[in-house]
Amino acid sequence: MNIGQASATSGVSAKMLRYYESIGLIPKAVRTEVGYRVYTENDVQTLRFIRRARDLGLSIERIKLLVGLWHDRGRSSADVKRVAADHVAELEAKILELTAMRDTLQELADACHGDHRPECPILRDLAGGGAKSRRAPASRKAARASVPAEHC
Amino acid sequence: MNIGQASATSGVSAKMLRYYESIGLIPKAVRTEVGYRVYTENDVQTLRFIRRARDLGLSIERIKLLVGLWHDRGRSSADVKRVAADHVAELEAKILELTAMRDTLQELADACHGDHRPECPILRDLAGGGAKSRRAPASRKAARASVPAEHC
DNA sequence: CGTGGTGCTTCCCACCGTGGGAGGGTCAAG
DNA sequence: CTTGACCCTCCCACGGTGGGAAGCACCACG
Repeated sequence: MNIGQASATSGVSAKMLRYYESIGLIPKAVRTEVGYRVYTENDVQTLRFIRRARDLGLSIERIKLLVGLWHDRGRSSADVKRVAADHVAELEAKILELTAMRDTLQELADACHGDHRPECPILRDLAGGGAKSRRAPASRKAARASVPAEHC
Repeated sequence: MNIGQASATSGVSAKMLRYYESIGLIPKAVRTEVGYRVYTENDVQTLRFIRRARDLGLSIERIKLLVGLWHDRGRSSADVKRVAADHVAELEAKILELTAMRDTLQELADACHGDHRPECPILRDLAGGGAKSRRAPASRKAARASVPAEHC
């Protein structure tokens, strides 16, 4: 199977196939005499595994671990579960971060008239005036004394 | 004020200050005779604006828009609100995506014994066996015939 | 047998922000 | 004058992915 076939049947682009090989996520493919990469049905299985793992947002590094465990008959499921749990924790953290951003921005947008007038709570907050309702970034220098009011 | 001072009081790293200047997010700073960048209190205000916008996850491109609107006394708040709403929509989409990933992975992890034995639903699913409970990626080639079982 | 189109190769560039660091000039305090 | 803290520019890295150019390989059709 050439790289095009492998790509089409695995859902991993040829570009990514070469990239994964270059970073050692998959072993170097066997080559034909003229240098074409050759893949087996088995390789495609691994690629599909990788593809699904990527779809779940796992980093290449963690996928490396999982592929290793997958190929290791003596693995313990605890090891696999740990990798998954780590990723869940990371996703969770990211979700919380984005949610805080969204909530803050949504509140500001809700407070904005959205009409032809220039007055806008969103800009006021970003300019430092709305120190009361900001909570997203948690830690930030509280010192926000007097705004020179050159803008706004 | 030198770049170090501006950085310290605005919360934007010196590195980023130079970068923002290079991409045109902020105007080119005035220089001393020996080439040091010089900032005013007013520049720092803008930098804090940018910093807070970044904390809310806004892209540089959108921040450019907002800074422009901020400096424009004739703006309409509707324009500002639109930029904010666009970003909220983007955040929302990302949150949904990550949440779907997390939920799927969490379910798989919950089904995993996490003991010394090799049998593991997480790997089974990634290998293509668990076609029943996958829902995250929505569109994927359903054709997942027989797994050669070379692994697992 | 030629030729065109498709496929494969490698290599470089781009994205988006951010950090690190090398190599060199400046400034102020001791 | 020396030393340490700054500042300058320029390059590289990250994570993954896509785009594209230049140059062979292969296949099918005429």
